Amino acid sequence: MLETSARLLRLLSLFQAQRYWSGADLAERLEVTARTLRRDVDKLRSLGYPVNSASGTAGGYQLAAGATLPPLLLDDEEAVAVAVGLRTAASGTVSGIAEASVRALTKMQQVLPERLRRRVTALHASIEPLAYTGPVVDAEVLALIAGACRDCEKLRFRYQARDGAASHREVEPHRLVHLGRRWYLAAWDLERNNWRTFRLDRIQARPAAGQRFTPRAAPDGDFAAYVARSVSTAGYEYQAVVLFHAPAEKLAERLPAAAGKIDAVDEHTCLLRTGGTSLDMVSMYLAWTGLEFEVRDPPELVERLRVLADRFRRAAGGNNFRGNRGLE
Amino acid sequence: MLETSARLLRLLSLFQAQRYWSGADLAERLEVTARTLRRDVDKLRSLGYPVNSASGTAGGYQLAAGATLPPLLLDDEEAVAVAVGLRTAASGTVSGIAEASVRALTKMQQVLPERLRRRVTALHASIEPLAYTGPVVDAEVLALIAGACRDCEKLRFRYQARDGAASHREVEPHRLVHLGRRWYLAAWDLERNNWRTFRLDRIQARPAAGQRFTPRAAPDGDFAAYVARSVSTAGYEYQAVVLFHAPAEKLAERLPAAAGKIDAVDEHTCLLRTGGTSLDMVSMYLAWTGLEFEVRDPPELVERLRVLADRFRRAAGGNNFRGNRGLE
DNA sequence: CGGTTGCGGACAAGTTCTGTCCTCGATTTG
DNA sequence: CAAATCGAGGACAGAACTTGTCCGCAACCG
Repeated sequence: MLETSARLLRLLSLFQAQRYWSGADLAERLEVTARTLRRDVDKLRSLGYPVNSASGTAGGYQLAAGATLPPLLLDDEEAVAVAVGLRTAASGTVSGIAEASVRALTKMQQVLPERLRRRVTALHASIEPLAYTGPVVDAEVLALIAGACRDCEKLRFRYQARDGAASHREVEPHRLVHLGRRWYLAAWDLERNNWRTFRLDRIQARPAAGQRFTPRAAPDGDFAAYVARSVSTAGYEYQAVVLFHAPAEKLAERLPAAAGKIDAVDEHTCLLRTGGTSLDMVSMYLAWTGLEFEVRDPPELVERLRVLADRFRRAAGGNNFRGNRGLE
Repeated sequence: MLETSARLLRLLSLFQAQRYWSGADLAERLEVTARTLRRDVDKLRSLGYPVNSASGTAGGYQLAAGATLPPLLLDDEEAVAVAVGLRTAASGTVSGIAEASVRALTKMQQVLPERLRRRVTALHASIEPLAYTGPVVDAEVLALIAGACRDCEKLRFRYQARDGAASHREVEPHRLVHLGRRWYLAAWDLERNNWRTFRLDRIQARPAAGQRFTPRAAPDGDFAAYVARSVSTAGYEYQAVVLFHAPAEKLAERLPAAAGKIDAVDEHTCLLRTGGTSLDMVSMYLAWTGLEFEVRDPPELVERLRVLADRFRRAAGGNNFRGNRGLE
């Protein structure tokens, strides 16, 4: 019965909007008798969504955490918030959840009402993360490609190779792989008749989805390994080794755990191994600590710090402490 | 019929896991005849979730975007991704979606299976944002307080006042307000018998939820206005005005839109008005641009840049370009 | 202890659901 | 163009489910 199913969804929705409900309130909201409500609650329970209940004057119902997450019933704003959050998590440098974020995002993209999609795009554009200056993958493109992989839709896009040459590609996308800080697409290139990997940040503009195709077996049975092999020679990132004149604990509390690996040298010094997609980024990490340090490696970072030091000094120097705020 | 309702949810779930389905496949998955499947699809439609369908050999069904977001059926990993994404969005400095993120997060917290909750906490801890050094509000605390507001549960917590004095509070929480870059709680203080606002980042440890209470009318009928009045004298942030020796467009493309306001002075210079919760943060924004600049205001920023310049120089200076990588 | 609130059995009338059978129409493919 | 494939939906009958009503019971609070 449609009525019944709709009511169960509505009941879930009510429970998610507010924790405690009295039976009478719920029954009224759902426009059924209290008896039917009790039966509905039982239905939720037998669907695996536990509902606590209590008798007495302070009694009522309350949806509890069960073995699996119940269907989430989000209002417009919440849906936008979830989508924006996922985009950030997916396109960011973030660790183990990137793949899952993309999957969830793909789920949403396909059922997100148009008006909300616009709001998501607008909002996300306004909050680009500062912390990452490397090439950024557009979350929308990411979700689009993930969807094409999942649903076996061909893709056409322009691609800029490492040497800067742009070419047009038509591929059967098979798998997205998050490696290091980048996203790669493992796909069967229809023109070259072979497997290829593509760096997502080198895909220009929005890919166009095409007809559906039947998936092929992965090269050597493992996409992730294939991509890893393909890009292993790339190694673009900057690795840095920095000596800090501070105890390891002190450094640890000033850097996020993901920032790098800290090894104590002695009680007063420690060594940080970190990395980033740009020297500026590494510099910022270092400045952030507020601690004294010495760069061990790479030399380019030393040079970079010199440049920044000069720039800061010039910026500071061209200004008197009081007065001379002519533009105020 | 429970079977029927469960099947509808399952159907939604299938549609979210994969875009295209043939009628036969769906019918098999759901263990019903094709006829019943068609009826189920019709049910989804009349619930407001449009399903496209196509005849012919390449035919099949496909859930489309409708007027509202259908219930989201997430697997474990996706649920974790969503929760982590929301936490970041909620506790970050992010703009208009903070409130909605907190609401969505609150919804999830209450129905998220225990094992997933642990994973969320662990993951979130490992990806602390670098970009923001100000006092950070724990997303878990945020969601907890939001839930208490929503569900009218009293709260007890230790609070550190501006002057550093810690006190114990018992309050009836009414509203969370996101103002500037901070979260505030508007609550009725049960000991002082009056309205108070609390900065969330000054609440120590995890608040304990207590009995339920009946909500009171907002002071002057508007919580947001009340909080704004209460904290208007605080104004903690640093505002900075910086002159860049570069065209406005060039600066614009190197800074995220939210970073500040850019005004062109002439063809070769422009003025950036920006702000941050720490001088280091502002410095980083500036360094990020890779452009030459002069600080107009505030003087403290000039001083800060000097310190950073010196530190960078020392870090760079104590190192020869080749050799002396003794610790490698 | 009394009032309130949730629990669930029983029952009967009404509604819905499901599978089966069948005819159409749209679409792709050879 | 014809054949094959696949979705649409009417009709039907029996089974299954839903709902409101009525009722006694148990738990909880003050």
